[in-house]
Amino acid sequence: MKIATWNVNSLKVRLPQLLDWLAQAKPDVMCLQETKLEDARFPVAEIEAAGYRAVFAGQKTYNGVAILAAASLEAVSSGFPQEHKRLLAATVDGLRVVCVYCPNGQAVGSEKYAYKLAWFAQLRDWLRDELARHPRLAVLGDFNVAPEDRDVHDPAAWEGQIHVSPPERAAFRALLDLGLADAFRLFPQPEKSFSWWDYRRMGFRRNAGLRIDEILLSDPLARACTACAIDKAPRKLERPSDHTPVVAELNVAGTGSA
DNA sequence: ATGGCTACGATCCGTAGA
Repeated sequence: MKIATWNVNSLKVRLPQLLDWLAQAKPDVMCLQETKLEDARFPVAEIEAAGYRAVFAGQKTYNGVAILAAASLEAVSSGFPQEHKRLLAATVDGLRVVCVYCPNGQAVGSEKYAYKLAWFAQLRDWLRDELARHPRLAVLGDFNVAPEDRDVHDPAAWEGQIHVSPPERAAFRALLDLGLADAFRLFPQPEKSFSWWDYRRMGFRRNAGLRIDEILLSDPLARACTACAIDKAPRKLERPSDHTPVVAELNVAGTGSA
């Protein structure tokens, strides 16, 4: 079973790239963030034509999440009460899938930073219950936290900044402490592996990036995980998202492809 | 000098992202 996540930074703009990627990668589950679409404008027909069902929670201009799956999506939940469309959960083939778009935080010490840390605390509390109900649980998405210095292209330049500050990293670790593993770090990986690169200053060409998109797996799924990788190919396309997909393979029964 | 790019919704500038 192949599961994936991608912050598409506008599904309207990235829909052709998403459809191409689905056709090539054939994931069983695909989590999307920053769709930036009201639900009435979600491209249901195009997604279904590609062989996927979808559940989505969107709003105009900002945020917005979706889960696509080849199999049926059941027990859909938007998690804890919140003002933004940042969280969606569904069960696919007995796998509990949680799609998250964690707040950016803007700048350390700002109001949005406090909001980010409070949101992570709520996410942790909600995930603790979710994990108790669903032992086979995966959390995929844009966490907006680079967990360690090796997830940062220039740790000295970023020290103490947004996405790497110690309170943010502690908030991320608190999720792992629930009994979740960062799938990417279950395997040897290339040095300087990132999932996001700034549009400015030729960030991608300089590989000036951060690894802020992650896949977290509960113990049974971590043991079943055979691979996790970042697919940089979409970042090389014309008019790319600033994020690129992250993919994990699970050796579990699934009715989908792969 | 502290931006540089992209998307969006408001109008050819401000907000937000990371």
